Amino acid sequence: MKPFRLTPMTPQGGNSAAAGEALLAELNLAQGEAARTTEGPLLVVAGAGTGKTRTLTYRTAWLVAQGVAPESILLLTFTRRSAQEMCRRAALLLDARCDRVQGGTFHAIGCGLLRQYGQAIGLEPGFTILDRPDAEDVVGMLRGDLGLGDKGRLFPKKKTVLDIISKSINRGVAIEELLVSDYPHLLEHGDDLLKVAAAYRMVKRQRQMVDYDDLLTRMVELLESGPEMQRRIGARYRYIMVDEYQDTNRVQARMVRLLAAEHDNVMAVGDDAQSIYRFRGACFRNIMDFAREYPGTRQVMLTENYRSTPQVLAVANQVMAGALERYDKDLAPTRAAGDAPALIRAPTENMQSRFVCQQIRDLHEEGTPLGEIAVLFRSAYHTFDLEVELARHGLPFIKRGGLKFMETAHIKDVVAYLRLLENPRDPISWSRVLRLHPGIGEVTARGIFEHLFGTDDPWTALAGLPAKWAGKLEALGQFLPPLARAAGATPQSLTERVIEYYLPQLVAHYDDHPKRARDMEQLVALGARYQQLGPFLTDLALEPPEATMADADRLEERDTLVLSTIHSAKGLEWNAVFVIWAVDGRFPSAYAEGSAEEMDEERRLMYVAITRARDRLVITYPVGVYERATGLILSRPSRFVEDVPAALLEPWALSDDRGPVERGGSGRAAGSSPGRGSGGGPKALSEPLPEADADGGIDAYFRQDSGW
DNA sequence: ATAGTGGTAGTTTTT
DNA sequence: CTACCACTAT
Repeated sequence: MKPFRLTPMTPQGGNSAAAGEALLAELNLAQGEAARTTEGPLLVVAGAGTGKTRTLTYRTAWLVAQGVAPESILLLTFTRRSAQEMCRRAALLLDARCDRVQGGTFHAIGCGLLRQYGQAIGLEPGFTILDRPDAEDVVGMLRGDLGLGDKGRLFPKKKTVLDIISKSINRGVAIEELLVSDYPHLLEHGDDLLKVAAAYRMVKRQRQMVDYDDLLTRMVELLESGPEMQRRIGARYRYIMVDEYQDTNRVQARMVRLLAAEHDNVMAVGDDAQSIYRFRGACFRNIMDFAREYPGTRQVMLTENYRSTPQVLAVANQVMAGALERYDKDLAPTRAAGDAPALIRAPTENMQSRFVCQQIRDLHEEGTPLGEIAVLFRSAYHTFDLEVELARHGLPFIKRGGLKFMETAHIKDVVAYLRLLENPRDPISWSRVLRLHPGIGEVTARGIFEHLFGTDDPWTALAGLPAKWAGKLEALGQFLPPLARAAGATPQSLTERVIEYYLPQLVAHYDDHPKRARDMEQLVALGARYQQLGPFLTDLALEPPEATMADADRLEERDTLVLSTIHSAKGLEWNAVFVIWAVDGRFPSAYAEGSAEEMDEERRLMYVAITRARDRLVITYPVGVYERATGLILSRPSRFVEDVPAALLEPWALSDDRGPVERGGSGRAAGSSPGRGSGGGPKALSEPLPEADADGGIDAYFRQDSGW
């Protein structure tokens, strides 16, 4: 294990602006140091719940209070929401100047700069952003072109192909190398994969398309295109702050390095224990490389946790203690003692769901707002059963992560029309739009858009297509070109007109069109927030609405339970947190089995989940779950919590209200309830599993299952 | 060449 | 469930 040494800080004199000083008095010592150290590179290692966001917010306010121009402060965050939130809070602390601080995701900032300066590297301002499914479509097309994956020829699926290309870029590893390390079974396709990757690169450049990775790599390319350009862009930002540094990849680290080349005024904030985006190329060692990358780096460590009870932290620390690779940094509690966290074994998935519902209802009746309760899980599909059960109990919830509004076919259809108005060179959107018209399939669509690309003005060409196509596309030829030429039309009216045209196609293509038709109005409402089409489309790609509008309304108008993937829960906290499906094989995912590094990442994921809880933590797992994919029956609790001592994480076994499951001994009196010491209603679903009884009672009962 | 059918396999996580 | 195949009737 590498030693991690804290550099002692020289205390600064108190001769700065009084307003700022008063602000910083509200921070603890370490936080204050972090906020006050504005010149030169600074690394803040901040454990969960230690006031990371608070520190960033105060530092922003402090900088502005010192007279720094807000526009020259750049705040790179993981989601746009968190950047906005920080600026808003800084504005509350100080004044409205803080709203002018530049904040956003790496991708959004990169996108903005590329739209402005990209022409230097051949990118027109109207370039199209490919989201993941779009990028897959492009790869799918190329695969066809290259004759790969034709009948009889095995070739990896487009999703896998894109995974490989993307990982190779984000980790900075050649495809050949990546195949050897991560996809040895695909080595035989190495040459073809290289061909696809090269073709993919080329077609994106030709057609002014940019995928998520390109927003970063082309940004780096732009910055490296010449010292002039680097200075020009770099001069915009005098102070750079990077949140969640542990989840940046090499390209992002490079981008920061280039942006800050002039001054090195970079503050990176992160927690190696919370790095959960390895699959996206993130490397938590970036944190440790920071000091090497920026000589003279000062370091501050935040370890005092203000969020969780000591009981919750004890479990979190225990989980992390099992990591193969970690840096010594236990969280120190500051809060008073609370209730014992519980580990619940449920005989079936449905009992797990019913248990969670019942607990939530109890908590709610005792006065915990539903908005202060979250259910967290490894993968989006883990909640299907729970969602049904919640509906039956009349508990309102929104689900974050998983299914996306933007990824539904009918929304993509409408957006494809809109995208063409912005970039008529986009073959993916042409293909999608053309195929919505009867009698046109993949082959014909391709013929048509290639014809269009061969002309000077695709819109004129579309209105006057050769006879073999004109019949089928008469309506489109009359509809789309005038729309493309209608300068100054609002996104809202454009969207409305596209929908009007599209509606018959929606009805023809989807049996469940009434349901889908309602989404159309949501799209119009989203568009109404914009003055121009370009920014609307950009935001749809980079910051897609995470919940449907109906859900968003619900969240605002009443108190609503949150169901969230752990990834989407990053940076958030709740009074009560349920972690469901903590069964070995699902969490950690069986996927991670082969690799120690991936297994460590799963462990960090559990750590993140646990540290979201302020007061109450309940971890549940169903047993006897048959997984068709692997042919295994899952019966053991997640290895990450299995070995946590019962004194820290109380094991409980669920039984039905038809009576207790066969068990020996009589532990605590029935009627108590997990997760809160004693007390609770008479209709408790469960009883504690006495430790001393482990071999005789319920454990023996269940051991039969685990023997499978 | 398209469009509809039926069967099947394989399911992270996100900008 | 659903995305992706292969196959068939037009």
